[in-house]
Amino acid sequence: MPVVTLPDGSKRSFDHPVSVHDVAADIGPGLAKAALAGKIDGKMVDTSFVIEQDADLSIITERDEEGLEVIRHSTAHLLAQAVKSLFPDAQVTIGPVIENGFYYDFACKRAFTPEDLQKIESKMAELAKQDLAVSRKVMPRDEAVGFFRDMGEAYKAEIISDIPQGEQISLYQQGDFIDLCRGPHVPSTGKLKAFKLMKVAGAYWRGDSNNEMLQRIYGTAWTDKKALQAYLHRLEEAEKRDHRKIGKAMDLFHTQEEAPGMVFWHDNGWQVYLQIQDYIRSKLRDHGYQEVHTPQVIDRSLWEKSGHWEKFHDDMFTTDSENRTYAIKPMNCPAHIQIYNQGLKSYRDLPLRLAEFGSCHRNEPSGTLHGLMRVRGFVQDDAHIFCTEAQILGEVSAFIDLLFEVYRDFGFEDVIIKLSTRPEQRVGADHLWDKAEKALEDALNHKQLDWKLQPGEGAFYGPKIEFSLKDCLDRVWQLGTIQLDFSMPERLGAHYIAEDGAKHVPVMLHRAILGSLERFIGILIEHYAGALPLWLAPVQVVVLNITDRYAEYAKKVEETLRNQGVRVKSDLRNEKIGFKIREHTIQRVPYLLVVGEREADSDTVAVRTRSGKDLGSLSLQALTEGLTAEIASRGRTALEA
RNA sequence: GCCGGAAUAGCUCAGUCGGUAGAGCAACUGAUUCGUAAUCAGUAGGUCGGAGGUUCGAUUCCUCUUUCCGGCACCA
Repeated sequence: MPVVTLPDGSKRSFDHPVSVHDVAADIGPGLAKAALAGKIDGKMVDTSFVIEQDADLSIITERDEEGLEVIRHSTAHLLAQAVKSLFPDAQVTIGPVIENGFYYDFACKRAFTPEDLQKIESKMAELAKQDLAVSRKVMPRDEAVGFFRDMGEAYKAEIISDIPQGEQISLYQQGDFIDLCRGPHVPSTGKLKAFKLMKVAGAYWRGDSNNEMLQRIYGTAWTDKKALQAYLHRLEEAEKRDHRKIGKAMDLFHTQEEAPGMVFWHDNGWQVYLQIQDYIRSKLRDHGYQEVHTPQVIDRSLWEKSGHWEKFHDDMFTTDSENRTYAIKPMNCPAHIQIYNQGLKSYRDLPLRLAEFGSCHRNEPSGTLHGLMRVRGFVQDDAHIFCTEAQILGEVSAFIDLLFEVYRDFGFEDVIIKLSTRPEQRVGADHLWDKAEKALEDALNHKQLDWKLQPGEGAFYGPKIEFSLKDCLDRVWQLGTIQLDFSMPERLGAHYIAEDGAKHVPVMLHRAILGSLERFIGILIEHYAGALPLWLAPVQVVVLNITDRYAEYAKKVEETLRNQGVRVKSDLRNEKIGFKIREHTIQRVPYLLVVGEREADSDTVAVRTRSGKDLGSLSLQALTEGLTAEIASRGRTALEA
């Protein structure tokens, strides 16, 4: 007879098998009502699950993270039920839980419209209100295949066919809707109280672009209406941080139809761009890199040798002249090997680190372009390190240190790290891949970093570590990377003379910290919602005169600051001070200096920050010292602090 | 590239069930010289993304196309 141990250590014994719901009811009627699922010995089960042996049990309610997951999962089923009832032709496929919600993929001739979503959502609300019981059934795998095939659910049948024979399949039924599912689910649809369908989108069956495209409906679900509202509000706020909007509002850059995926940088944006480049240059100097510059247009034959032509020629821009075909370079590495190959290298020359802010172009598929985040023309803070095998660990470790040093200077702490290993299509022998993957893994573990494995996601020439950040809508974008390459140096004839007097092929590390500067600036804008730290702000200070009479003094202040290297402008328009303050605050100028009679008389400025703080009057000297210190600290200290 | 949606003044957007369009802000002109997030008045501004078609007539309907937006696939 089962003894159930609850999370607080208390035990309850029963003289007969009991369901999770029974145990909850035994503890209290409130809990019985609130129970969404159970966790038995760490495994999630339905509230109807019957406990026959001694077990550890937690009752899962909406207060638990797992409870919210169950709600989202069940809401996906509710969506499927609603779609099936409104569009009987639609076939169901899969409907997993994702961050903040769920989606469900349908195969349906009719393209769902936004109005359909409304209808579906109303139907879902109706079904939830009916508080239909959700019941679990088990069926042998073979029977289940036939069951779904008879229902006309070809996709479900296909999914089940992939489950090994002889296994039991669980099905869930609510009303007349039955779906294949591992579960667990909420006990009845009445538990689903706060959801909203967000958007329809295409998605390939089984994630393969050779397959037909299904229609994916995304939704969000929460424990209550308040949480749902809070989420929707969060989304609205996030949208205000969109770098495309802010980029326009702050006059940083624009794009236009004639140059899809390429950026027209305006003065303001280009100031940011140059600041970042200068900063990286100083880091490169400190860390033993050489900076080089290589041609942008290179004959096809070099790309054939490097292996890029075969794999990527459709994605490269090419140009013909006389009898030759050239590619506009999509990357710098083959060119860097050409520099390496000039003159005989000794092991004493290694590691050799060649950096370049090389302008690269890739003909990215049209559907992928996205503001600054995914563009066709970009510049990376790119470098290639040529070294011996023995130097790999040291170089990778040093790079990771440098990368975090840089990210911290930009104020980024939440870095997502992934290790991507050999893809199916690749060059290079397996024993080299073994070595390369091991080296990267060792370096990560050596640094005691949290990382995730992405099998099969490496580059065709070697494995890589990716360093990613999220944008305002939680979409993940890769910035930094370090990739090990045992193949390209050999293909392009790089070697060095080792201690033993023989020729060896160097290992090449491809690495970038910020990745594409375009994308990095996009992330930066969203991270700071446009309010860039002082050292990066395109305009750091604006001087505002109260009336024409103080224009001279304002200009003097401007000039003094400019001579100190401050990016400063003055706004001498005949407008009220409140109007000018508003405009420059909206432009996120870090410091506004108001000058009128008081200031002109006392050789001071009245300082106001973009966050609305009044710092009072400062002498020009005190201000310059404060600004210089803030710039030097990369925004870690501020004048206002 | 694939699925769906969108494109109207410099910007943000409204509108026309087919009769060549409207607001706010910005711009320009004038007045105001005003101390910490919008001073007042006036003026001007658009082949309604591009090409073709239907029609007496198209910004509106149809076809094609370009770009953008949201996903998916891709990402050296």
